[in-house]
Amino acid sequence: MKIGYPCVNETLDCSAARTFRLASYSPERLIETVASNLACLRRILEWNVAHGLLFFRMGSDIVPFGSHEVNTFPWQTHFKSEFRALGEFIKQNGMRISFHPDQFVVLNSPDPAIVRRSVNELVYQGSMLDLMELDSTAKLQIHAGGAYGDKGLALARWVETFHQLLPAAVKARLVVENDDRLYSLRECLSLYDETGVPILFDNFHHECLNHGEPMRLALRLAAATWHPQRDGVLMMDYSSQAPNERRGKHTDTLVPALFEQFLDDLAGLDVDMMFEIKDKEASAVAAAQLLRARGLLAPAPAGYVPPTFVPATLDAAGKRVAPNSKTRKPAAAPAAKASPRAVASKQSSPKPPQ
DNA sequence: CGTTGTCAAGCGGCG
DNA sequence: CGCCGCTTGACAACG
Repeated sequence: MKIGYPCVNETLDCSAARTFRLASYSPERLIETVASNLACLRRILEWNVAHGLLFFRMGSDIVPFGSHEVNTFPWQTHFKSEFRALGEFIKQNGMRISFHPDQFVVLNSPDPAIVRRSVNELVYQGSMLDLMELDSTAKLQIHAGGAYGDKGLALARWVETFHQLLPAAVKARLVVENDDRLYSLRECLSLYDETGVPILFDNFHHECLNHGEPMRLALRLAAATWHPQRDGVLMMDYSSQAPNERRGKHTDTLVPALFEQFLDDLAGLDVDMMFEIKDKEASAVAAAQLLRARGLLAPAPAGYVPPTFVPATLDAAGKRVAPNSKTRKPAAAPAAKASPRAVASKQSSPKPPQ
């Protein structure tokens, strides 16, 4: 099992998602920004390896306007060696990588222009994996899309688009995730039947939308759609309901009791698990320790010291402050302003209640 | 130098 | 019918 977190590392003081306004586009600006994003990405991956987190979702904005017409700069060749070096690091350390193109990627839209832009975005994100020379176990994760008043028709359009418009390089990497409102595991399975696309399983979405399949069974149905050689082991997103919040909202931090309960349903199935939890790497690290205690995860890397860092701080109003709020000059770092209060709920109840 | 409105792109659902 | 959430962060204009 490999575990990880999506896109953003809140501990490091860099961002791999720097961007700029479309109106400010220039080749120079693009080069400068991509170079900065790739450098940060390298630091994040190194941090992850040092903490035993070998699954990572890269953000969609590594190359700003990566699939926009304005961007005619040949970034693929310009940054070829940088991408390849990242890929080398990833392979040397046995990491698993994914992308999750955002909500604008809708393969089943009735609007051909939307579908065309969606395909272009998938080509852009897939080409980064190609440039890193990663095999087809590195994935592009999307949802089935909209319903448009007729889910049956919408699913048929998805299948049609898959067969007719996706390049082979994208097809080999594409996986579809069950969502929490429209397309359940069952409907994703129908897409698998028609296209062979593996299902990226989201446990929380399945709790929100299902047809009575117990979690343990659902996991196995999804896992069976992953061809071991071509696709690798099942990728999944893990989260749980935020207490006292809108149904479907992710929790702010890992809830150990619920996670342990989930592990019972996992019952030894090998998966790579992405923690879609607001405090990012903090929960992934917490989960890693819990999993190691159960013998489900490889021992921590040599020299690894369990974290004492605070995942985030709260300002006077109780609002979270990310430590990586990017300022152009770290000049005169405001000496850790007044006892940054820890996220209290994070530290309490270290032992998993039964 | 800190604050805040706004940013390429799409959906459905809620108030 | 407008706004929000989605993985929710960063730019850039303004004071």
